[in-house]
Amino acid sequence: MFTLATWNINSVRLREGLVIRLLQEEAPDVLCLQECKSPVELIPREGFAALGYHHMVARGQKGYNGVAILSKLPLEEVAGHDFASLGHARHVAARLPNGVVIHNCYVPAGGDIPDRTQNEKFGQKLDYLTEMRDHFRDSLPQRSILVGDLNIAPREDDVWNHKQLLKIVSHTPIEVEHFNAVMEAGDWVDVTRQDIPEGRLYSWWSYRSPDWDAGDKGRRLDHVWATKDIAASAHGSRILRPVRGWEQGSDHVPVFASFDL
DNA sequence: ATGGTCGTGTGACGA
Repeated sequence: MFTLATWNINSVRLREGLVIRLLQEEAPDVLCLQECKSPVELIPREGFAALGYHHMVARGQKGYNGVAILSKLPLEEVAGHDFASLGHARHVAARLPNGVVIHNCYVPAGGDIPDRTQNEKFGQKLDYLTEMRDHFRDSLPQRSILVGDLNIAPREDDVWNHKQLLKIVSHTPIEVEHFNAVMEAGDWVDVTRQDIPEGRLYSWWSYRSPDWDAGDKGRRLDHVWATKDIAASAHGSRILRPVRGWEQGSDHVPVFASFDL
């Protein structure tokens, strides 16, 4: 059995202490981070290694984006795709000793206007998802897990108000179509919703909301998927809402799942 | 309809 977590950390250097706290309190075997906002060589690894996280694969760039997989178990880096050729550090993949491949993804946010003719970033987001779809259609992943900040809340109960968010980037029908096309192409199963099929689930609350907890205007942007061949081994999914209230916290909280593999 | 808050790195830009 191993436990895995995904967390958009919004600067791994500013929040090194919060990563250490999560590793100490929850001790996942693998932690996937997004928005590290750091070149790989400047990621502060020492404190993570001191807790047993001796292995890391990462893609980084100065100031923006960046993904990293921290692990107690050895990792073999197997890919780092630049979907849509944006030149961004948004994907890295690694294989665990048991053969399971973990994809860590940070899908572009897509800007504010949900129209690619008015907003180039929205088009890039859709193109990014289309290239992900094509990649998984061609590679037919098996014994694989995909996690990350996918920047889309696909279900009505993944947002605080479905009707109000239908024209808001992250919950528009065209984004959900693209999201579902990626899932279908790789035969991915939504592990979080397999474990917690009913009720509202959020993993992100905006910094701009004056009282995130009482207002609770959240969205489920962070996901854990597994290919169908191993999805039945997944269990114990959790979204760690209290982490949003940690001092100088990220706007995202960690999402956990365990696998009997 | 608008503005609200962060992080990076010092002026906007991205989220």
